[in-house]
Formats: sequence, structure tokens, C-alpha cells
Amino acid sequence: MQDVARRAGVSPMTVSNVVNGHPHVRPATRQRVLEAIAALDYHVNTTARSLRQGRTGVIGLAVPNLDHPYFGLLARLLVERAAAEGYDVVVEQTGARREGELGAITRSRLRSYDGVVLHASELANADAELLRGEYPIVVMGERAYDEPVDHVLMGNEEGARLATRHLIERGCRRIAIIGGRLGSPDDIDVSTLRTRGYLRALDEAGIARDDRLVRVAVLGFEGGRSGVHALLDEVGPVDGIVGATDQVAVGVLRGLRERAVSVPDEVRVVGFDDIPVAAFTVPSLTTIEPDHDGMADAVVRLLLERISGERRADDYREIVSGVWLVERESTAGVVRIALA
Amino acid sequence: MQDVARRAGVSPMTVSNVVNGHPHVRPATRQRVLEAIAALDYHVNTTARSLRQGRTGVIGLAVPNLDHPYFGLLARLLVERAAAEGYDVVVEQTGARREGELGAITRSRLRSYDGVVLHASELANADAELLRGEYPIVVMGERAYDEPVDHVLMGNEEGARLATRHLIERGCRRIAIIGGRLGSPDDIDVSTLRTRGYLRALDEAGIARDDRLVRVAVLGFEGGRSGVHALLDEVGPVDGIVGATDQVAVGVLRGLRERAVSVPDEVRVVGFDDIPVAAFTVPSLTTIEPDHDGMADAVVRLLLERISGERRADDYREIVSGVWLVERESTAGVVRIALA
DNA sequence: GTGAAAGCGCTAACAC
DNA sequence: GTGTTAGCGCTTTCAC
Repeated sequence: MQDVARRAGVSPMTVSNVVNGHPHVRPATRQRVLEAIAALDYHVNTTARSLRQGRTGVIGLAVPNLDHPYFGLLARLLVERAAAEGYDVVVEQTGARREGELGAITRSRLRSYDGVVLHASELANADAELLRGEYPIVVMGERAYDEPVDHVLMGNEEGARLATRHLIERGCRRIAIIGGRLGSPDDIDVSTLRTRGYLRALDEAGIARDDRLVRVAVLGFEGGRSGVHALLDEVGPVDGIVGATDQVAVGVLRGLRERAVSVPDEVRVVGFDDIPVAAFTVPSLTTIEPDHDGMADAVVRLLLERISGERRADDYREIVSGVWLVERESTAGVVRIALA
Repeated sequence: MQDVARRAGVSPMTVSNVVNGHPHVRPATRQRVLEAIAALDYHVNTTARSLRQGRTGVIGLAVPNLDHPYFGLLARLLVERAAAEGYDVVVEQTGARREGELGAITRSRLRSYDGVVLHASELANADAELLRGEYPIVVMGERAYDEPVDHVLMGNEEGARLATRHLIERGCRRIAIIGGRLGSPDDIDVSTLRTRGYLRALDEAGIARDDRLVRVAVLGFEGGRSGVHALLDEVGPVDGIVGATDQVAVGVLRGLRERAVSVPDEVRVVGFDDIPVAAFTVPSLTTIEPDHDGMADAVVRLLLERISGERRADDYREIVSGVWLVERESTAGVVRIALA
């Protein structure tokens, strides 16, 4: 900047004013400065600017794993929202390990952002106090905390209840959940929360629960595929399956096809998340669609309120996103597509 | 840091030495400093550190769109590789627009990283000179440049050739490419490059080309679905289809099912990229698998060589990743799965 | 083993 | 309109 100033015959301050678009610079001066900038290929050093200004204009997003359609979508939505507010978003991966998530809020570099959105999946209740304090943090994800923190979460239990009730309305009476988990009341992971909604729907319909139908599985394609094989081998036929996630449900569709079980004729299947491919599977997948946009809006709003300090330090918010059912072929009343 | 130093009864310099794990600090002193750090909940200001050191320990990754399985995978692999070398990775989205990609290398903040990996998809040959210069940049993606830049790219043409040849070996003679493009020799986008490989395979097999079988489509699920409908409506039956990407191919499988066309009995389908869901579709998708790991290795290696300055400034490298065919059900010689 | 001085590049506040 | 001063928080250098 010194060099630019010298070449343009002005002070560094004037260069700064030009770079930042401040109004009170004479056009002729501005012109000379711009020429010097171009001639020297000058770029402002944002590190120095951040140090001076005490803010970076960056918010961090820490997610378990970018290699997952849900987090990819989330990242895109948050980047768009943040850009509209003049912030850049920087994405970090926690690897879905507790240390990674703790690291994200502890590690020094993330501290250099103006705020952080942390999608937690393994933090325990006991860790929640770390999330409080002066540093602006909004927590997303499947966990709910007793400790007050700014938190945006999905309607996990409600969504699973909707999904299961939909199967019941379609006539299913023997319904399994793959990727579910019979956790303790303290457990707040996505498998346990969604299983609660499943159990509640059964209960409301007066259907007796059978814990053998709650199948633990890794929440991915292969977990769904092998999970449905294990279910059929060990427990026998069912007429409805809830996939704890869409990835599990896609694996379930695949596994059922390997067993020559027809969907939706013999078994109806519903997923959760509405990942993009869900509309294009064969058969297409009925699923629970969370209000992704609403969540992204809420997250950015909460975080910016914290950064600006316009909300009292002890005024924490918890926002639960809406969920709704998207009906597709996998739970159709009649077979809608021609079969080969 | 001043506060910590005062509380520990030492100078800021000693605090710095402790924080950075420098050896020549007496254990007792170190202990006092660590206690003061804990008591005051001190965190180093990485912005100031970066300003002083002239390096940030961060490399930027600019991709068109995180909401895409390929880029999610790429981001994960690069983050892992970079972490092993002591670098953090920060992900930016360019929105697959030329301005976004130019912005990624022009914008000041990205300049504050030690280097950038830019996955270009819309930069033209004319823009390539921007990628040269002192700032460490490695370009990935489907484009090839005449200008010398460090560049890691996929074997697009070779992969499409393999895919098409595989269909021919399976007996297909009327083969379409969906998401293809008959570009000019100067065009270096993914659709055009892959179409070249397709045309070459046809040529090598002595099959006459029919340009109506090269179908332009948006490279996504819906592009594949509607593209195959349009193909069948406008050109009539085919016995083989190359999807320019796996997403297109998955849409094609869906579209064919909507037309009650059986895969692989009536039409064989092959994709490109080996996205995770490709092994779980019905039928599972034969595809071209790029050497993702090899690409990630090469990118990080090239970039670190640039950052460290160990390679001469005018010594640019271009690395083309290997590709291979992954055979699955969509091109099977016989129908391997039970049909509903 | 520890500390003092200096400066990385920028901009807020204030002078002119 | 433009310039001067000062300092953001840290670490390199060198002295002790």
C-alpha cells in the first residue's frame, strides 16, 4: 500500500479510502490511485485489515462431513444467506467425532471468524457449556441440549411420527425402522430421536411395538441395504419400513430389490431428509422434507444477532424447523409405474 | 497475551514460546503460563499471527457447488490430505459461474490463504493467464488450458471412450450420449470433452456417428430424465446410453423406467464419476471411476511445492488422472437381479 | 531460559 | 479532500 501511495503521489490513507470506496476522494486522485493499483497488481492484505478492524467478515461452518448430500445442501444454503448479509462462509469438517466438534470451537483458527455455525452430532450434554460464552455460536443438528445455547434443529421426532403414521394410513401394520435405536431418555442422537417418533406413531395407532423391528444400522446406503437383509433374515416379512435417513432408505430399496420384494406392493418405504436423488430412485422415495430454507434463514439470523450484539447475552433461542411429508411412489396406494 | 504474561509474571515473549511449544522454557515457567492461559481463557489471535508470519496455514478450495456429490468427495479428500501436511482447508463456492471463478482468484480474501485449489468449469482459455503469477494456484477440473498452469484433471476423453467401448463390446450399436455436446475444437468443457471420447470409440469400432444421438442436457438428475424422454420421442429407440455424469445416468435410469424400457435388457446404460449412490440404484450403475485419491494427492503435492517454492516458477505441471470402468448391473450381459 | 525492541499492513480518529 | 499518528496482537531478532 505504501508503494501504491508513493506511485500515485498520495498517502497510504488515501489509498485505503479508494480501496474501501469512501466517498470523499477527488475523482482525479481516485483515478491515479486506481492506476497505481493496477500497475503494481496490488491486493489488500485482508489479514492486516482484519487485525485492525477486529472483525473478519467470515463465519465458519463446521459440519461432520462434506461428503454427504445433506451437509452439501446446508453449506450451499448458508453460503447464499450469508453472502446476502456481506459475510463469507468457510467450511470445516469435524469428521463426526466429538474431538473434532470440540476442536471446532476450541481451535484457534475458528476463533478468528466472527462467528461459527456448528453442526453437532456427537457432543454430549456435558459439553454444551463450552458452547456458551462471548463467542458467537449457533448449534445445529440432531442433538438437543439442556444447557441453553442458540440452537436450530430439525423436527426429528415429529418427522418420524409423520412418516410412520403415513405408512399406517396406507395400511401397513408391521413396520420396521432401519437405522433406529432404542436409546435411553438422555440420548439425543438422530437415530434415537427418530425412533421415538416412530414409536409414538405406533402407539397413537394402537399398534403393539416389537423391538426386534427397531434395527440399528450405519446411516448410509450400505447400512440400509444390509439392514433390510438382516431384518428379513432374522425377523421375517414386514409391510412397511421407515429409513432413518434417505440414504438408508435408498439402501433399503436396493436390498428389497435384491430379495425380489416389490415396493410399494409388498412393502412400503419412507425415508427422511429429501436428498436430491430421492425423487429419481426406482421407485421414487416418499420422504420427510425438513424446512431447509427456514433452517438456513434461522441460523444466519441468530448468528448475526449474536455478532452484532443486538440480543442480550443470556437470551438464547431454540428453533425447531417444520417437517412435512413428500409422497412419492415408494408408498403409493397403487403401483403407478410400469414394471419391466 | 499481555494479560497472560502479566498474570504469569513473565514477558509476552515467553507466553508465545509456550503457546508454540518452543523447547527452551523451564517447566515451572511453562506451568505458570499454562495456568494463566486457562484462568483467562486465552486464545491466540490467528489473524495477528498470520500478519506477523506472512503465512496463514490455510489453503482455499474453490468449487462450483458443494451441493454435488463429486465436490463433496473432493473436499473431503483434500481436507484429509492437507491436514496431514499441517494445512487447514477452507471451502468456497464459485456458483459455477465464470465471475465466481475469477472472483475466487481475484478476491482479496482468497489471497490471504497460502494457496488455492480452483476447480474451474467456466473459465475460458483466455482467462488462464490470470492463473499464472506468484500466487500458488492449482487448477482442477474439466478444462484444459493452452496456457501453462499447474493443472490436475480427469481423463475425460479416455473415460468416455472406455464407457462407450464397453457398451459396444456388450453388443450395443445405436448409442446415445446424454449431456453431451458437439463443441468446437476450442471448447474444453466436460460435455464436449466426454463427447469426444464417445465419438472416438464409435469411430474405432467403425460405427457411423449420428449427431442426433448427442443430446445436450443440464448435468443433473432431471437433465438425464427429461433428456432420455426427449431422445426417445425425437430420435426413437437406442440400445445403449452414455450419461455424461452419474447424476445424468441416474436420471436416465429413472426416465427409462417411466417409459417401461428395461435396463439392461433393452438398453444398457453407463455413467461417469462413480458417485456413492451408483452402487445402490436399481439396477446398479456401471460407471467410470476416476482416481479420486490420486487426484487429491497430486493436487496437494503440486500446491505445496508451489508454496514452498521448491519448484521453479516457470515449471508447470499437468497431471491427468487415470480412469477405469466399474461394471455393474446396468450393462450386464444377463439380467442378474430378480424383477418385480 | 527469558526479555526488549521492532514491525508485519492496515485503518480509526483526528488534524489540516 | 488529504495526511499524520497510533496501534490492532503477534513473533523475529538479538541481547542478556
